[in-house]
Amino acid sequence: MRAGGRYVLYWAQMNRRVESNHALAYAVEVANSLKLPVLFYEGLTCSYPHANDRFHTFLLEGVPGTARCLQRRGMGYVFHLRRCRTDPNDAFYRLAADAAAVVTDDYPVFIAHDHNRSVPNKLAIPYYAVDSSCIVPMGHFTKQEYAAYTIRPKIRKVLDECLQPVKIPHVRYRFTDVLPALHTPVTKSNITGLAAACQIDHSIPPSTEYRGGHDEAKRRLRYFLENNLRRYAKLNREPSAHATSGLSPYLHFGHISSLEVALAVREYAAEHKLIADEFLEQLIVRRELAFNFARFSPSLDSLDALPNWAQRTLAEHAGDRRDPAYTREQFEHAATHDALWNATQTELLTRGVIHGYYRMYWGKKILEWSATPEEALATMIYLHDRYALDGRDPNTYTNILWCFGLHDRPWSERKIFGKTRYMNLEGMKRKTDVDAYVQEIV
DNA sequence: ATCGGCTCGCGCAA
DNA sequence: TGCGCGAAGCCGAT
Repeated sequence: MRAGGRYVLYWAQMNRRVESNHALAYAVEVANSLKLPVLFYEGLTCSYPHANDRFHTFLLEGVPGTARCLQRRGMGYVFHLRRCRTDPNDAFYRLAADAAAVVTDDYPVFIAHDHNRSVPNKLAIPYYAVDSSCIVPMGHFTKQEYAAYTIRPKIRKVLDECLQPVKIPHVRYRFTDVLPALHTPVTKSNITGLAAACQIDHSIPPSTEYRGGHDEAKRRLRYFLENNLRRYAKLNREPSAHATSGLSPYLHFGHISSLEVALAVREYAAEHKLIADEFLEQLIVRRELAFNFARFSPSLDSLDALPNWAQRTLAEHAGDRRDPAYTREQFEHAATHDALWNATQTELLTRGVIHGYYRMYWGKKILEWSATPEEALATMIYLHDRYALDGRDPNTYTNILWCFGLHDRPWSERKIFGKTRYMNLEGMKRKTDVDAYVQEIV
């Protein structure tokens, strides 16, 4: 290792948290063995796709808590905000120049995946990418899984040994340097101003419901445990009951780890004699199936990623007449004939998420009412990438492609859908309180 | 209210 | 090679 390094640099690309972070724990371990402190680096640019006030605000809201937590543990912190696209984008490399080693997040897709392939070649120091996104490390699975039933037994087998709290070692060498000039202090009161000063899309406001940060995630987790875990199995498909955890934005930004959630749920369930299987199925099996898909599928945003039967059947029905047929703009503005569908889209526009069950309906109807399956897929991805706090995530892409048959099975043939699963408004009315939801949203 | 059929293919048992 | 079964389905028959 390089002798001249002044610290070990942890680069928070996806997991923007201190607690329950395997990669940060590893950074401390490396630093302790090198007799060096740890510097935690987190950047925010204005050049990511669809950069807007909603995403910026959520992410900025996590920064003060991260700063507090790091200070308590004796680690340094640089949060670098790049306000304009013309600002230099070299904060990471400037910090890496004084580092003895870099530790960052292993991640299967998007920019972090690209970084983890290209950045090490530009550095003369060790570069470690550590998986702290999943409970069973992604590397445990050697192939693309076909569906939940194929990955479930493999997860079960190793789950107990993986469900262990992350132990961040005691920091032996505290970070005492003066913070580099690259740091942007963030407080509760300057977040709005910081977002406003950035060269991003200001037409999409912060979520009306979700404030970012690990503390807020923990508050929601606590609320879920005390009020909804016992109702979850029965009511997780009743959107008006608000029985779900609402943690998906926090999981997406890495403000909380699925491991921390799973451990808390398990403990609470044991203490109160509750069955948490349904929730843990979502949190672990479904989520890690999505990461497995992201890791092994050659593409995430194309119908090519679908199983053969689904590609075949959608192609056979590509020429079916669509009636009604809507454009992306009509979908975006929640301007269809269907009040429930419009409400789901309105929830996305205002809150930045759609309830998991209605999101299936949302997607199935976009498939039904778009000129082609390809156009439907592009519309869904666009709307999630732009508005969803849990968008741009392996889960999002997997959930969207599920609407086209991914990880699902064939059903009776019908128009447009072919053999992919069909959903309709009657079913939603039969099984959920559509009116209550529509009234709440509109 | 409840049930079987729809339809493909994975992975395990044999 | 055969066989059971699978994220949230619908639909018609009973």
